[in-house]
Amino acid sequence: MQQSNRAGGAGARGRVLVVDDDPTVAEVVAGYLDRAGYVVDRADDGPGALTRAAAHWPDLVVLDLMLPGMDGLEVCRRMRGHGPVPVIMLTARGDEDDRILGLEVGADDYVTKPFSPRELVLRVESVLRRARPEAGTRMLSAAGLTVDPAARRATKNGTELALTIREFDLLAFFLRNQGRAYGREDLMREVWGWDFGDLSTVTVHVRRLRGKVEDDPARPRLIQTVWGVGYRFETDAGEED
Amino acid sequence: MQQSNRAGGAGARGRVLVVDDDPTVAEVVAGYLDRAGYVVDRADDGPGALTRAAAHWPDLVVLDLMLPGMDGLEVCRRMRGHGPVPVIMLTARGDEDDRILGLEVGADDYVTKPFSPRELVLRVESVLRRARPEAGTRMLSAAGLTVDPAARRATKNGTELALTIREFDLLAFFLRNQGRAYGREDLMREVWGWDFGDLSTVTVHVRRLRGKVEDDPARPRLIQTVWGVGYRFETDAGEED
DNA sequence: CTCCGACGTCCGCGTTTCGTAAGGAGCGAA
DNA sequence: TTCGCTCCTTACGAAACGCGGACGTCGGAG
Repeated sequence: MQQSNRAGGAGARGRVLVVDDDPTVAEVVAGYLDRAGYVVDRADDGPGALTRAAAHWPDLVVLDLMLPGMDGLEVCRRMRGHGPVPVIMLTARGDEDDRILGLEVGADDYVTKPFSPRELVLRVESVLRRARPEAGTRMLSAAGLTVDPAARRATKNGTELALTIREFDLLAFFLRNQGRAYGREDLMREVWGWDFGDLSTVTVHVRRLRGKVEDDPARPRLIQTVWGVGYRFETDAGEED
Repeated sequence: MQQSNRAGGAGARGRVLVVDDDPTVAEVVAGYLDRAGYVVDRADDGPGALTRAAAHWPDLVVLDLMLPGMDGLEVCRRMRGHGPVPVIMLTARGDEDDRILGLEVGADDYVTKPFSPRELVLRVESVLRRARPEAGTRMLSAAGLTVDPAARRATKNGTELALTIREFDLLAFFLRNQGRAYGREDLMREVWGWDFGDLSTVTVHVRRLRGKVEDDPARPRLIQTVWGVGYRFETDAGEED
């Protein structure tokens, strides 16, 4: 890797490819993004952009619409042909058509010239936040599992899990309260919101959840049974066979 | 209530902090801005500016680059340390370097001396307008969809969509809040503005919107159903069949 | 006035999910 | 080992849910 990585606490926030033929603009933008904690790559024309992208696939592209040789739209199109990548377009002020065209081609946002670098950085962060569910909202994660309460999605090693409501809530509760053992009554109260009911309901749902979450549902590692007590979500403390 | 607040019907259009060591300039600028309907705060040096800003955080700062004691750039930098605020720089004529420097620090615009107060006011309005894009007048897009809230137009892959009012608002809301799951009650509140009502209304409108927006309405990819919860607009980045 | 689009409501239908029951397996103690 | 209790697994009926189609109303355009 190259330079930067400011101590801002964010670490490497992502790789951004800046494509602009105006050295001044490129310099300013790159400087800003660098100071904001991004690893910045630069290109001054279409082919160059594609080459850089091939070498180091960026997390986001800041793309000037007016480019010598290859149109910015064309660059965007080709980039998209290689893989999904967020794009922010730099367009001339007041050129509504260009903006719409850019968005239709697949740009995720646009900034009109002249622009303030501050605004650009804000948009970069906004787009990245939107494109990467891993960051941003208060997400729960442990042992390859991720649970996004806002989006109501859960993944296991990157692949999405098809959980029902109860399963989702149950998993979310476990992730929020790791390492502690909970009786069936507790779970029934916390997850179901009931003060009484058939406790076997909990048992069955735990089993169903295990079937979707555990690598080997027959020998659960995440949702462990605490004999005579209930269950406990353990973030893979130690391996035992 | 404090001073000014012109009766122009617009009320307080925003608070502007004018920082200039030349009393004449400051007086003229402040006068014009006040007459334009802004609440104007003044400071004649860097520390003073920071103090005023701390007392009443401005919506915009008009900042002289040449300041006794603390450099205008430094003031801008420190201001930015406290929070994001648009800045218009006053620079000496023809000083290209200063302009670049100003932009690097994060100025949103610059005006070269000598300037006409009228122009400054115009720029203030322009920057403020630009700095508040979240107010709903910004273009939205995702997955080949384009929504222009200002023009009330929406396109899909370049072709215009014939959306009704409700459908448009619904789509706009989804585009503004991608990746999150919303219950029918939430949508009813956010899009319809109702606190109660038949939730099937939401269901039906989602279906109608799907019919116009989805490639295969029977198998929606954009507006996904979150079973038992509601709906979620997903950009669907990276998923292939 | 009539026609037409938009909107809200309602009603079946197919599907998914839930809760419960019942039998079998596992665990610990005597 | 055997016994007693707990947990697992499976199955199934019922309820909940979402979907599509259709209807009646309202208001604006012709």
